[in-house]
Amino acid sequence: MKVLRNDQQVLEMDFESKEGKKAFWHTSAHVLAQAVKRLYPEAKCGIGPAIENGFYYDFDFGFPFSDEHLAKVEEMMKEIVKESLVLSVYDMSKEEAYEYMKERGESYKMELISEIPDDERITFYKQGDYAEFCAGPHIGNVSHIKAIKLLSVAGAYWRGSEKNPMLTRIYGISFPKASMLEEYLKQLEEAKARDHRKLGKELELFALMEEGPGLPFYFPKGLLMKNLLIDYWRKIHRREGYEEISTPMMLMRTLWEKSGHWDHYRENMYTTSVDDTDYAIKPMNCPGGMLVYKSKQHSYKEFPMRVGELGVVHRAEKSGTLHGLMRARCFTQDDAHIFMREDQVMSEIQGVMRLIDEFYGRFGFQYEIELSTRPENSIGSDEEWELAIASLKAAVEGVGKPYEINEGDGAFYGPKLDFHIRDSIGRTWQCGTIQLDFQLPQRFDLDYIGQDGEKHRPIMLHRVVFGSIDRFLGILIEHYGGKFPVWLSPVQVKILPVSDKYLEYGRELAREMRDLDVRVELDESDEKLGYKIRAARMEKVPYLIVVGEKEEKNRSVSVRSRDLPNDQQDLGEMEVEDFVSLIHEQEKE
RNA sequence: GCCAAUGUGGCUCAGGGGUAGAGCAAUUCACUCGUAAUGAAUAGGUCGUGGGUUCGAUUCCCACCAUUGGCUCCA
Repeated sequence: MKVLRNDQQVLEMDFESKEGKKAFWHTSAHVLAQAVKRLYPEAKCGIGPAIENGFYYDFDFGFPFSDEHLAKVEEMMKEIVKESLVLSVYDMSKEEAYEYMKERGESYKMELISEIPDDERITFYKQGDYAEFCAGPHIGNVSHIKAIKLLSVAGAYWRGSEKNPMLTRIYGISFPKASMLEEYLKQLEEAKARDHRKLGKELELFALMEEGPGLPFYFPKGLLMKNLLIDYWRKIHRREGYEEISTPMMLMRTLWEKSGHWDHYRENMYTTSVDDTDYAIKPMNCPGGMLVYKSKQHSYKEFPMRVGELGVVHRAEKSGTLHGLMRARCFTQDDAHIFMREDQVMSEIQGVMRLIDEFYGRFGFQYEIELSTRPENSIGSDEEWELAIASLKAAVEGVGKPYEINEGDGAFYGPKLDFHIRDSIGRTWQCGTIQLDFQLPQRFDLDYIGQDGEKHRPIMLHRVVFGSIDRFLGILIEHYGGKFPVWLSPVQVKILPVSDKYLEYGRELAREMRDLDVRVELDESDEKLGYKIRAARMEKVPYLIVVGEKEEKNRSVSVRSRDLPNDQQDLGEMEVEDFVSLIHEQEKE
């Protein structure tokens, strides 16, 4: 496949290469615009780049754009591709380019051109009757685009700002082979099948109700899983020298004013009033943690002081942002604040990094680190910010992990290290974070008595490992596709009697295994074995045990495993004791 | 919050200006069963909510609520 560049050079590129894909999808976006302009000449074009998977193009149609319109546009694109149009590249002056767009009424393009330096030449890529200014590169001929699918229509603000008009964004994907499109669509289907909202319902883990948008209800199995994550969290944190506290769900407005949250996040806080006093339901745990710290005098000998809180927080997120457990209005943070001296900062940050590494490793997650620096709307002095950023940098570099800098993405009170996990289908999620905070200790006038007998200001950091336990559970559901490892499975074993003649033996087994801390369920339904197996498999239970005449007589179990190919799942008969130790062994993994 | 789409029994979905349909699940009965669905019967719905148009609305129109896909936002 030939690829055309600004400098007229033609390169040979493969679709499988990153650059090749980008050129291919970028050209597809141009074809999309060409199709739109053929069908709706009055439509105005915004921008249309290649993205990670496919491409999009923003348009101002001036009318509601529906799925029927989308289908027509897709058809037109296919026709354009059949015309085998060759792409050419040329340039013109800024004025000429501006005039060209003005003639065509492309006001958004005019705005973009007007921002380019006056003396710069502007490159245009043209295929057939359609030309647009673009930095390229593009594929040499539209006929390479053998398969096209327009995926969705969405609103998107012009240039990403809420203050600008909203354009209609069309998302699409294209490939050089029809089979590749089929494969891609199949992948999308598979991703849909592991959607945590779908599995949450099917596996009876949690639900969201109309009566509480964004406020999850946990069912027994879902809460069991959440508690298993918490048990694990507590075990590791205890080992790492963390103590745990709990602070009130709701505190007075004056506290939030003091912490700065009232100023910065009032519109996202739930508030109420009691006896003429304003209260806010906590959107964060920190201010409560500050009060706990202040409740007594501290000595440097207590440092580093690691104080955890599994705090339930509520944030009034905008309605359009809600997404199952991933973005909810109520969630549990695995928060902790570490108070320390300056000389302990480095080792404490690295300690949290090790902790995060251990946690994510347990779930088989790869992760990436980002360092977020000072945002626009922030508090504190330049010196404090610089010191804080330098400390985080030194700590990451000290452990030798690669990281990227995310300019201006810090919290309003301090910079942070963010940990993005990559799940089994390649998506990334921000979970863990380590945030240095020079603000709150000052605002709350925290102090400790140093070795010199004088009062000093402690350094504090906030950190979470899971982030939101609820969101982390959502990610786990999708990562495992509902097939949880034995230690996390709400039901580890399902007992299936061959007929109800063996129900009593099944009950005995269930009791025996429960006493040995195995999470077991018994299928008491009056169905055939095949049916029971099918039902249990749909519940994604890791082990099924079948009991009938033979097992009852031998006081044994016949085991079937979820995690092997279909024809190898029957593991045969074994002693109950051996089976239980198999489960316990796998719980450690 | 913004743009678009969707909302019908517990679940998945069909239908459509004239008394609401299927499959699965549930319940009951029969079968007592050996590794991915035994058969039969029964019950279950103000068609998201509120207005409007109409002789008549679940269906058409409007508003609201919720959900979905995005955008903005995410301490």
